Amino acid sequence: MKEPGSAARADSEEWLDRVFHALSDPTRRALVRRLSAGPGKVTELAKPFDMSLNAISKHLKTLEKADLIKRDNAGRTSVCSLDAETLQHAQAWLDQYTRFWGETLDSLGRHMKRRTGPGRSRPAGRR
Amino acid sequence: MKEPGSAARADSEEWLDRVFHALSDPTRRALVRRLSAGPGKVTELAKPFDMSLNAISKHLKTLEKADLIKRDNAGRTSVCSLDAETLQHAQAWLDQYTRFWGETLDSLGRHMKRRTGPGRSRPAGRR
DNA sequence: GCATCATTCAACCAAATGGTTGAGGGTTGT
DNA sequence: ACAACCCTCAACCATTTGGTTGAATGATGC
Repeated sequence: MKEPGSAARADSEEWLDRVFHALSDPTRRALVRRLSAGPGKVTELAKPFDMSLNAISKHLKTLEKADLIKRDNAGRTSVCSLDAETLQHAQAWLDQYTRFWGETLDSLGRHMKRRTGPGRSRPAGRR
Repeated sequence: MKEPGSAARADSEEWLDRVFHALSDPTRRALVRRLSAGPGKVTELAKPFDMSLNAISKHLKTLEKADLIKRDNAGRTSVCSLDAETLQHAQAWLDQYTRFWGETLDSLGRHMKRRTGPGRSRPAGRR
C-alpha cells in the first residue's frame, strides 16, 4: 500500500503530495507532535483544540490518508498513533537536498570544482 | 526575516505552513529538484512544464514566500536559486520525530510489545 | 430495551488554491 | 524610436480546503 520505497517512479510522488500537505497545517502538526508522545483516542486528541470534534476527525483523516498515522479501532473508540515511517520517507526526500547543501556549506564548498556532469548535482555557485 | 530558529512561539510556526505547503505540490517539488542542480531563469525553468509561464511564476512566488528560493534580479531576467537553509530547517523539524523513531525501529523495536495502552510509548523530544 | 458516549458521514459555506488569459513594465537589441 | 523579450500583475474560473452543524452508526452501561 505504501509506495515510498517501492514504485517510486515519477508518477507516484503522490504520496509526497499528501504527506507534505498534511504537514502544512498547524493543527495537524500539533496532532503529530501530540501523537509523538504516545497514541491517543480521538476525543482526547481533540480536547486541547479550539474547534469542533468533527474538524479534528477530518484532520486525522487527512493524516491517515497520508499514512502519517494509523488507527486502532477498539470498540467504540479508535486509537490513533503515529506512523513515523512515512515521516522518515518525507525526511529522506528532503535529505536529497539538504545533505548536499550541508556539505557545500561546510567543507565541500571550497574544493568543489564545477561539475558539469550529466546527471549529478551541480552546486549552485551563488552569491 | 526568518524565524525558524529564533522566536519559536506558537504563532511562528507559520513558516512551516508555508514551507510544507510549498512542498506539497509536484510542480513545485520538481522546481526544487531542478534548482538543486543549479540556478535558472524563469522561462528556462518553465520550459519543461506543460503549463503557462504565469503558472510557473506563481509557483516560484509560493516557493519564494516560503523562503525556499531566492531571486536574483539581473536586468530583464530574474534568476532563481535554491535556499537550502530553509529546507534544512524543515528537515530539522521532521527530525524531532524521525530520529526518535529510528531508534525505536532499530533497537527498541524487538523488545517492544504492542503497546496499545494509553501509557505512552516513548517520550519523544518535546519542542 | 433504551439512553449515552465515541466517532464518522453528509451537506453546506467562506476562503484559498492552481490554473487560465490578457494587459502591462522594464530591458535589451537594432 | 521601436519591436522583441522576460517577467509580473490583475481578473477570472473551477476545485479544494478547513471549518461549521446535524444526523447516523455502533459499542457500553443501566
